[in-house]
Amino acid sequence: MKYDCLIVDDEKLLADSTAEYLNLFQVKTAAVYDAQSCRNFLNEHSTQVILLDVNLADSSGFELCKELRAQTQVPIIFISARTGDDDQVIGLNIGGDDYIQKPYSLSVLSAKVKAVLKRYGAAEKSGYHDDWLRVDFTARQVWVQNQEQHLTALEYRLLFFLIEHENRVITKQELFKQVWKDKYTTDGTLNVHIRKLRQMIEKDPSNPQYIITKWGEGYQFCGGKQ
Amino acid sequence: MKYDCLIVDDEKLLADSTAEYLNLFQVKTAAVYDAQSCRNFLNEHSTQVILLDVNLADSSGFELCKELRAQTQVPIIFISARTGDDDQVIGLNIGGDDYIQKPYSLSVLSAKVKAVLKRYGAAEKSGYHDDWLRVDFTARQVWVQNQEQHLTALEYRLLFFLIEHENRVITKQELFKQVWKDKYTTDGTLNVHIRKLRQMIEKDPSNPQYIITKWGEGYQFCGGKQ
DNA sequence: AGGGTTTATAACCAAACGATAATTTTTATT
DNA sequence: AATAAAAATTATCGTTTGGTTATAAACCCT
Repeated sequence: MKYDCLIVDDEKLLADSTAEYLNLFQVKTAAVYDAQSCRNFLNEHSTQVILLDVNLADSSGFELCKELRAQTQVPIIFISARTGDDDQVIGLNIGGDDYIQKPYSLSVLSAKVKAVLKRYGAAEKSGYHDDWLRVDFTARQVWVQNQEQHLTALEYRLLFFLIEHENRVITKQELFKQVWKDKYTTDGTLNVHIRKLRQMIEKDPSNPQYIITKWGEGYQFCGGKQ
Repeated sequence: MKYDCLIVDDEKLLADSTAEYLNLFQVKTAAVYDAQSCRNFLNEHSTQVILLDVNLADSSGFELCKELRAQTQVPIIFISARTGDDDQVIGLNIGGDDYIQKPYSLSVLSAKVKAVLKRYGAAEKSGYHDDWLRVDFTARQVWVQNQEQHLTALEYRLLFFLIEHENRVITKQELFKQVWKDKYTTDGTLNVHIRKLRQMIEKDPSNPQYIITKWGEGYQFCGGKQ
């Protein structure tokens, strides 16, 4: 499921009412109440911005932010009852995009979230299409020369993730994290599945045009050539 | 002239001292004191972020923001002595990226500016481009005369680091630290890789125009010549 | 100009990496 | 439990890499 905004705050009432408010204004929002739930949520869903409380029951918001920054560039807005300037500076330095103090005005918060969405909100990809290959994310279907291909669940996840980040080099670590949900196996495993994908979608699997190997770094989906 | 930050505020003293503070921390900043000067400034210079006071002598900051938004997407952070929530909401709605209340803490303001620079700067000018050479950081691709070049992982890291610090002399120590992650090998190694880069990107590798040797100091990437 | 030092050039090599194919283990289905 | 499908493992092989070394050229100082 794709969300616009995720709220992480252990004050349940406040988190829920804020989420409700944002939802009223067409910002699709979910709320979770601790760091672990946040991790779980992000393993299953995606979001375009995160509102992160600095004081969480099971972790510090700052710690969680650092952790998230290792995997994703999603904009993070801190929320905090602490009013010190130092906290704000720390938050911004470790990768936060903004810092809102409690108690906050819902209209201001909503305006900030919308401003972030407007500027950084990624245009959502719904697939890929060219003369040879067609990929539909929502229907979970892949065609090569108008012939539908059968992919396994894992192959779908792998291919979709690569296409979602078209033209960006994806490291193996990233793939293990996102596609294998951190259940690290071995590089060979990844190899095998890359190969299967290539055999399915490439014109010449030994000279791949779509799934490019970046030696010593990872793989990259290259579309839009011809 | 390229600036990182422009301050528009009719409180000259505050504007100047803020600019001075930011300059101290490697954020190249200029200050102007009214809307007309701002327009003139932007006709001659470029900047990556604008700090805009809401109350200007010859215009409203909001009006100026609308006007600027018609021409540019440059991030705008409002500064204001008005504390009302409504003002903040208006500011964010008409295209502002953030809203700081006076009196502000210099450290917080500086952190916010840097956060914007980091995010926006990374998204916008991630690479290098001129008639001969084109480098794309995210796609990890390098073109010379529109022909894509194959670089190894190490060569990428080396070239990217040099370009990232365009026009600055980079010592070998720095390169060993950043590119080789402190795994010092030998100067010869560095030599060899500089040479490989030159052979790939220079018009005449024996008379380098991009990667310049600074005898006894290090190397320097020189762009922006045409 | 000459000696010492720093950098450029070129060829070479061991280790690391990825592609491939065959095999085993796990998971899902009947 | 039996079967089929999916995913992981393993082993082999060829390629790419990144460093090493040797030699030549360029630079700096007295």
